[in-house]
Amino acid sequence: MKILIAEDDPQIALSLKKNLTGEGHFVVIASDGEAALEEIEKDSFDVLLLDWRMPKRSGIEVCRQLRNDGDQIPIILLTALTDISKKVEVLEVGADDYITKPFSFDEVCARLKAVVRRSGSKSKRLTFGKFRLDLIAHTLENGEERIKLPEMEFELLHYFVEHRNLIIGKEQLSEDVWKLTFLPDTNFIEVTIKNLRKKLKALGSVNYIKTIYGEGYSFIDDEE
Amino acid sequence: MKILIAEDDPQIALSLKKNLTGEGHFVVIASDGEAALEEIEKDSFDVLLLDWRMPKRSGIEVCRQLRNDGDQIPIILLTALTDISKKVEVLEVGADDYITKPFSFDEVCARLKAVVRRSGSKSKRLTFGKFRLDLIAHTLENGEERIKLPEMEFELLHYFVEHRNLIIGKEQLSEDVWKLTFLPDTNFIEVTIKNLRKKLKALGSVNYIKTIYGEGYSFIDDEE
DNA sequence: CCGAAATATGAAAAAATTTTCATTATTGTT
DNA sequence: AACAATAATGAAAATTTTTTCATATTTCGG
Repeated sequence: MKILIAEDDPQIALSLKKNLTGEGHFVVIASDGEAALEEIEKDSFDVLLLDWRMPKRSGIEVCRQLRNDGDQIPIILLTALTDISKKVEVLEVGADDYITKPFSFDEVCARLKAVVRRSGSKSKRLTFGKFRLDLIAHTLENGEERIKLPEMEFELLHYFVEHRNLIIGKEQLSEDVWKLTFLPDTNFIEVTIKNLRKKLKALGSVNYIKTIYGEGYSFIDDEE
Repeated sequence: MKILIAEDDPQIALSLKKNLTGEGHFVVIASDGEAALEEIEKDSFDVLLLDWRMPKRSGIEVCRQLRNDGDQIPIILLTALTDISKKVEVLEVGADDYITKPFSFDEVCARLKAVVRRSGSKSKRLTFGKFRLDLIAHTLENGEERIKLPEMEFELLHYFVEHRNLIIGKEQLSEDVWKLTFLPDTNFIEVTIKNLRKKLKALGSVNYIKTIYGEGYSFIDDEE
């Protein structure tokens, strides 16, 4: 997951970044409202953690502008309790959720996942750890670097991520990814898996594709 | 556009099909609620024209089931005036709009376009005439046949359809599609356009990609 | 430990895609 | 009509992707 933290208090921002990075996410910090808008214009993020009060442009203004621009990024507002009178107000400006300060890191994590999961069904992107698979551009990104995947490698990874944490047999891959009605008599499935593992490794992946001897493979994503 | 008409009155169904086909769309008819659900399970459509009263499963039941299943296909209910007391009821079952019988073909067309346009911003598919470009699978379909486009051809067509009815110069294509900062000294843009035109022609296309001498190209879609 | 089965790996062949190349066709101006 | 510029076309070369092939490695059960 690629997360933008818009927060003018460096202590909060850095603490969140440290913890979220430790969970395997890619984090960018913007210390005021304008910088946040610039980051969002420059690049895409999976979710925005947005402080309510900030210099230059407040969180509310940022939120309103994004929604007016038609941007559908999931937004979580970080607020002091006195900042809001009702949750209705949060929804009015177009945020998806809010968290009141002080907050626990566990609560931030839970809300992040819930908000991203809620919008995920319409997403044109799948995430695992700090990785993002763009379903339209057929690219894989680790937060800093993006590569275009050849078609079969993209299809295979897409299938794995959609079936993360399940055991997928080679017959299933043959049928669903390669659209074959029989197990191939050469080992191109293994070769493609090799090629994909190599690409993931080059982008700094931990070991996502696990072999289950005699059964198939499982794409392990502990964050889900 | 690929349209499913769920309507038990053959006269209405056939008349709509004839007119919509004449406008360049691809139309499938289901004559009862069950057949409609089966068609939607078998294939994907851009919009569903759904008769309120039908044998086996009413339009209301179909609509409710689709929404309960999480299906987001745009739905227009076809109703007698006595069938509804308020528009609120239509929205409650999850339809996007309704048309009261008897209706004019022009009204059907206008509502179809409006409903599809409203949901189009979240679409993973672009349509022109009877064609559909799947942004995730990178396939082009004419309602009956589907081909996978090689990457550069897909990117080019995607760019054209997103900029339909505008004039696109070769410098713009070089920059935006090929990500080059200079005009190429060989003519691969023209060659790719040739290859794409050939694919469109094989699928029964009228002439979408028009050359504007000395300026570039325009993807002409009269339906928009 | 051994052997068979399953899987990983690297190289090469086959196939597909992209780009280059050369020529023909079209357009617009003089 | 002639000419230059622009664009279309087909073929071939270059590049990339996919699959085949052969061998090495790993796993598991006897």
